[in-house]
Amino acid sequence: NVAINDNNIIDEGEWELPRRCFACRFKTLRCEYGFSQADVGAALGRRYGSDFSETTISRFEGLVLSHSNMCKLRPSVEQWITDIQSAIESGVSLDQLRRACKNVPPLRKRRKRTSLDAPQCLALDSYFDVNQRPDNAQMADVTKTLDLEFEVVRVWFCNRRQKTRR
DNA sequence: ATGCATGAGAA
DNA sequence: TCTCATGCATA
Repeated sequence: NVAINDNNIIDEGEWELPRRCFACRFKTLRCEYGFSQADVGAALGRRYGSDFSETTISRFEGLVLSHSNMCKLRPSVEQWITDIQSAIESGVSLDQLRRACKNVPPLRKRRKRTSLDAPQCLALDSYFDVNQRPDNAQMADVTKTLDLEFEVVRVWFCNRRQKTRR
């Protein structure tokens, strides 16, 4: 119960340390209590509004999210910790707490994941080093050179930029 | 844990 | 059309 509820100030300038501290403490507690990332994600939905996948909780712990996204999620995560701790204090068993009733969300139709081979990745990365936002003509060029679909190349650059911004 | 993908909303 | 939050699929 240590410093989990301290008031780390998350504002411009030095949010890197605070959010790292919180995320690390959260992960430690989650593991100590024996919850999986998916458990927490589902719990957030059942109790505080919107639920999340294992992916998002993983990224929260790993700080692989934007600053604003971290700030937005943090309150729910804090609340989850508080609730778990008070439940434990009032004698509820961990096993009982872990019981999840995840409601299966509707499947979005997804296009199959393209897996880029090593040469293609290298080529894309080196291109990115030179130009982070190629225009249509330039992307069409890359598309031909690497024998990929235009959409795959377009999305690749979007994701690559997003990664850079985190 | 992370790569490729979706979709709503900003520009 | 791009960004942003988010996740299924995969390594």
